[in-house]
Amino acid sequence: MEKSSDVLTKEQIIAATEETIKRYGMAKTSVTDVAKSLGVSHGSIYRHFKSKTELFEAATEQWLEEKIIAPLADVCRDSSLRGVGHVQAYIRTLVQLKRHYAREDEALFAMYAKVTDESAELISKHIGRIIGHLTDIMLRGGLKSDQPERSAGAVFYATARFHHPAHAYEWKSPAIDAEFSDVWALIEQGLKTND
Amino acid sequence: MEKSSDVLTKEQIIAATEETIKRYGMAKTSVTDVAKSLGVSHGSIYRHFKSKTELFEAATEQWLEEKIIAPLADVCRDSSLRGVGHVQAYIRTLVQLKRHYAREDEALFAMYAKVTDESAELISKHIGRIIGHLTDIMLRGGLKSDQPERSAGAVFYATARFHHPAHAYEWKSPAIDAEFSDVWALIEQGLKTND
DNA sequence: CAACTGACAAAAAATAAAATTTGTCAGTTG
DNA sequence: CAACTGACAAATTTTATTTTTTGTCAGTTG
Repeated sequence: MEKSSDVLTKEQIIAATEETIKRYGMAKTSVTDVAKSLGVSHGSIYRHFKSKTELFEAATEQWLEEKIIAPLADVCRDSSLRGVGHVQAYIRTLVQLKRHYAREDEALFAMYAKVTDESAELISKHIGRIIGHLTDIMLRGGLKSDQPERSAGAVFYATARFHHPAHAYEWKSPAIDAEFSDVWALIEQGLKTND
Repeated sequence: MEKSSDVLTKEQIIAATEETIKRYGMAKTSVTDVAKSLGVSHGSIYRHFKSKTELFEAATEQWLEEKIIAPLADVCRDSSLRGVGHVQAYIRTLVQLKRHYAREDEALFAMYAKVTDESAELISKHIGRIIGHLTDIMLRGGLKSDQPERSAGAVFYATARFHHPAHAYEWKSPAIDAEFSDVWALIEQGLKTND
């Protein structure tokens, strides 16, 4: 990737970072490599990002926003869905998205797994957004009006095995779909009872 | 630890392995170190265990049996408990045991985490025993008579965040107890509905 | 003068060399 | 002769050495 304009932007740098990670993998990508792919000196990158960590966190935040949060926000907004079915559609989408990227975009999924594992702040912000969506869905669906945020968290954590990257290798099991359905059946009953 | 009798047994070797891991940590423990602590040549250990992997797996199996399965079997057998409350007592015990050893016996907990992470067979056998217990409790409590084993699995996997070693660092959070209670409330409703 | 370069020291990573560990087995010992 | 030893090759790990990378900044450039 060559310099396309004469002002270097954060967006360009992040795009080059993703490309470089896809080419060399997470472990082998250096700031120097990213600079090389942009045709600039690595010092330039440090005018835009304080550190390598900050650069990788910015790339991960963008990736999460675009690949995970945006499609989830669509499901959240979907007015054809209501109540428990809406929650189910949301969680199923979350689970499918994670599985999709774990398989189809290993390099950037590895970036997301590593960066979130090392940044409590980033992961907690991300989880906060998802629990926010779920809370919203529950309120609009008239579910669990007493403590909707805690119920939202409970649904999220009860399905952790199906969306937390630490469990990604388990997603290859042929039993995983049945196991999710069984867990979902349990949760669904729990959600239905208290509405 | 010196040789206590003149016939070397698997049990002695496993005990020495645990001691050595506690002393040097998982990463720094070699078969040679274990042999040294027994006052034998490392070749002797290979008459009892085909490989270092097999030795560590045997030590882990014993640890799981003694520290996790045995106390869980007690809860399973406890005739003062029935139905959903029995399931809850079982899962709470499982969660507490894992947390206890993660904190109080880091070295052997690390052994368990590493060995199970690397042996699909060992972990699947262990999970099988727990799901067996839960199935038993459910049948005796008259819960979910249609597919008790699948419900048992659902309860186990829905609480994975609270007992799977990949989540051990999250157990330090002060919110963890509240989060477990919220997940449990959801599960409990699910279990109660279908009995 | 804002945006970038390139030279630099400190930190980290890769490579090379040395030492240890793993696993085997012929031979010793009680 | 069953149980163990100790010497050995191959594999792995550790340590030492070299190279690269990170992060800074004074200086250049358009």
